[in-house]
This record gives sequence, C-alpha cells and structure tokens, in this order.
Amino acid sequence: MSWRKEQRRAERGYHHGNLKEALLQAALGLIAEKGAAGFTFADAARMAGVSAAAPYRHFRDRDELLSSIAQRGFEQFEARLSAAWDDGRPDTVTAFERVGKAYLAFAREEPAFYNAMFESGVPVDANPALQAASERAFNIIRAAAERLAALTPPGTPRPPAMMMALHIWSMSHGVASLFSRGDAARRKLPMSPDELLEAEVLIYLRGLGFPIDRRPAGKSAEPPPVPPEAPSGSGVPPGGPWGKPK
Amino acid sequence: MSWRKEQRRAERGYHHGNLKEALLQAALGLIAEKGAAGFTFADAARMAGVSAAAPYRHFRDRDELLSSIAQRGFEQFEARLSAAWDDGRPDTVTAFERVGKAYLAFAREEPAFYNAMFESGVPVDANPALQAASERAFNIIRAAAERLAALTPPGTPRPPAMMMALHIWSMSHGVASLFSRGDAARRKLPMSPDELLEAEVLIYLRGLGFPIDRRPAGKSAEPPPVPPEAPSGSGVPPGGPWGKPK
DNA sequence: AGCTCATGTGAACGACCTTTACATGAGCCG
DNA sequence: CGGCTCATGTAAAGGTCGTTCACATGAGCT
Repeated sequence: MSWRKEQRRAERGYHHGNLKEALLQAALGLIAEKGAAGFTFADAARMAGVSAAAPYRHFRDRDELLSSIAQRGFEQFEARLSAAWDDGRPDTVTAFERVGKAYLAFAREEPAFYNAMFESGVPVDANPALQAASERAFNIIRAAAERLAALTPPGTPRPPAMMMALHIWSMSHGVASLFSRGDAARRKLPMSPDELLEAEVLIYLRGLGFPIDRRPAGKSAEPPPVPPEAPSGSGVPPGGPWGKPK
Repeated sequence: MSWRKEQRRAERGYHHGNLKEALLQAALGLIAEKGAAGFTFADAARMAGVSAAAPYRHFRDRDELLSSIAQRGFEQFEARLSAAWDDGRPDTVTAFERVGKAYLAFAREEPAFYNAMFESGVPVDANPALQAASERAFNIIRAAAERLAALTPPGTPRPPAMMMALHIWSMSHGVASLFSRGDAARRKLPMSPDELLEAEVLIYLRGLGFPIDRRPAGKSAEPPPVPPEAPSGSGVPPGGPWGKPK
C-alpha cells in the first residue's frame, strides 16, 4: 500500500537528488506508452517517487516538461540525421537517401520523442531553445539539399536548395506521420514506409534532372555505379525507382 | 449569474430538441479555437446550454464525439477533393494539381476538422464508419492517380497507381502538417505552402516521365497547351516548376 | 388520459493541474 | 563544529474534467 513510498523515501532520503532527469525519463516512458495526450504530470511524479507538487520545482508546468522533451528530441534527431548524412559520404545521393531513412527510423524507434516533437501540440516558437534545436535539425536537411542542388547535371536548371529541403522534409514527415507510427493512423500498404519514401525521393530527384537508376530498395547499398560526384548517363533511364514496370 | 441557464431552459424547455447536432457544432468551434487536445466535453455541454451529463445520452464518451467529428470531416474532405478532381476535367494534370490545392485549402479553412482527423490521436480503426469515410476520401486521390498513371508517355514505365496515390497523399499531408496550419508548427518559408506543394508535385510528376512545362504558380489556370489527354513535347523541358532557374 | 421511454438534471467520485504554506536537509560561512 | 540559508520536497486545498447513478421531465403513442 503505502510502505512503498516510505521505502522509496528511506532509500533516497527527503531529497531526490536528480529529480529533473528522473522526471524527463519517466515522462518519456509514459509518452511512449500512452502518447503525449495521455501522459500526465502526476503520473511522472508518482513514477519518480515524489509528491505531485515536486515537479513544479523543476518545470513551470506540464507544458514546459513536454517542451523540454521535444527539445531533447530535436537534439537527438539532429544527431541522427547528421550521422546519416555523414557529410555526403560516400556520394551525395546515397547519403541523401540515408537521411530520409534516418528520418523514418527515428519516427519508428523513438515514438515518444517524435510524438512530443510533432504531435503533442507544443508550439515550436514558445520556447526559444526548442525553436533553435528544431532549426538545427532542419539545417542538416538544408545542408544536404544544398550539396545536392550543386550537383544538378549540366543543362538542367538548378533548383533552390531551400525548396528542395522543404520538399524532402514534407515527404519524410508525411510518410512518417501517415504510415510509420505505432498506434494511430496505420493503413494497409502495398510496401513498407521505407520503400515508399525511398521511391518517392528517387522519383522527385529524377524530376529535378538527376540521373537516378532503378534501385530495388534493399540491394547492396555501396558501389556507386557512377564516379562519385560526376553525374553521368543519359537523361531518362529505362527503369524506375519502383519495383517492376508494367 | 445563473439566470442565464434558467432563461436558456425557458427558451427551449426541458428537452433540447437537437442536442446531438448542437454538441457537434459546439465541439467544432472549440476545437478550432483551442485544438482537439484543449477541447473539453464539459465546455461543449455548457455551450449547448445543458448539464455536463447530458452529452452522455448522445455519445458514449468524449472520444466518440471526437471520432464523430473526424468522420464528418472525412466526409466533407471527400466532397471537396471530389469536386476538385471533377473527374479529371479539363485535363488530368490540371485536375490533379487542383486536388493537391484542395487538400491544403481544406487544412487551412477547416482547421477543426483537420485537427480532429489527423492530429487528435483518434485511432482511425476504432470506428468502422470513420475508417470507411477515411477510405472513401483516399479513394479520390487513388482514382486520380489511376487516371494519371494511365497517361504515362510511351517509352516510360507505368508506375503503380497506388504508390503514386500514397506519394501524393504524403506530400500533401506533410506540407499541410508542417507549414499550412494555424497555430502550431509554423516556420518562415520562402514561398507559400500552396506553391511549395505545387512545385513538389510537378517535380515528382516529371520524375515519373510526364512532360511538365514550367508554370509560374498563379498564371491563368485554364488553357491546356496540349490537346487534353495526349501528352506531347520533348523529354526534358528547359524550365522547371520553380520560379527561376540559376 | 395515461404510459413509456428517450432525454435531461444534480450530486457524487476519483483523477488531474496548480498554488500555498510549511518541512527538510545539503552546503556554506564563521 | 554550529548555525544559517535556500533549493528542494510535502501536505492540503481549490478548481476543472470525465464519468456514473438515481431521479425528473415531457413528447409521442395507444
């Protein structure tokens, strides 16, 4: 019954020592379980073994805790996108696709963060630190787009990198939101979200003039058939980025 | 203080007469104001001038009301997409772009519905009627994609229509969620969400092999420079769907 | 006229968010 | 070492919500 609380208290004394962190962790777990909407401040406090009022010493209110989690999420998001981009190695297009996959992987593997970041209703511009973190994450995509834009084959016009970045972001976010999340809006699909996004991005890049050859979405990823950073090939390849023509 | 309630009662008698509808309307207004998360069952009841327990005669719980609104939203969504598609008139590509714009317009003009449909955490598969409505809406996009896929120029492989539909949906949803909503995740953009999506779709279609000429996003929309349904032109046009090359 | 049942009321319960006054004890200063 | 201070925690209380229950009302049928 209540010996639990006593014991907890006995274990750690009157002061918790690391409550802020414990609350963040507890909240993260709760959000992963029940979504940002179902997460409750009181529950996080309970889970940390403190009274319901204690969290207010560390967060102005429930929203600030949520906002903190979102910020942390954007930081990890940036780290993962950054690692995936790997400064464009081994070649820009390969790295670019890896970023898209990293986006989906993050949405899938860190549902709590993703939820807090994009689906919790936290206004990004409420917290300057949050906004900054969000911007840093986007800047990875932006930088990648910049490099990609510089590679447009001669003869084709160069698209604005910012626009490309926004396009890629919207595709990734659209696929992740609609098809790649755990509980909510899952639909039956003829292909995996990863394949769906990969095909989408490849078709898009082809529309920009990049000579993209078909890639059956899972083959050996390494050997770039073109000398890296030197676009070759004719305009329109016979195959497409999707499985089989016809 | 409380004469208000008395007067309400005097006006309409003990029975409301149309409470279900009144609740739906009230909830819609509240969601538009404060989002699906901030909307409260009690508030809706107050707004309709009834006690807090009355709504339970019409909805099992708060979630069912939300789900009903989402369903209604999908119905209106379908109607608008359907009208925009207009069975592919005057030509398939024009109609297709109109569907994309209708998607954004709906997200912008009916934030309450959009919120309930996509951001409220209502599981689509909870309510069969909701799921059916959602599917009907998607089928508009699917049908349009089907027609478009049938138009792929000779020599280019034909993409699966379902995949195209999912791609278009994810682009539209991504742009709408990230950039085209009222309060939440608004970012500064170099172009309007409409232009962003239009360019995205055009580039994508070009990637599929459609001969898309540049369209400065706002010119006279009517005259199709190609005989309708007879793709012409060379492979790669000199301009792009974005503003200016270079 | 009388019955019935859908529809609405008020009271009550438990959970949550948040504030306030008070308690505790860790760290510092003499 | 003794005492002070202030960050950190607690209990209690007020307000709102969601939800249920027993009871009230009256619209519509017989």
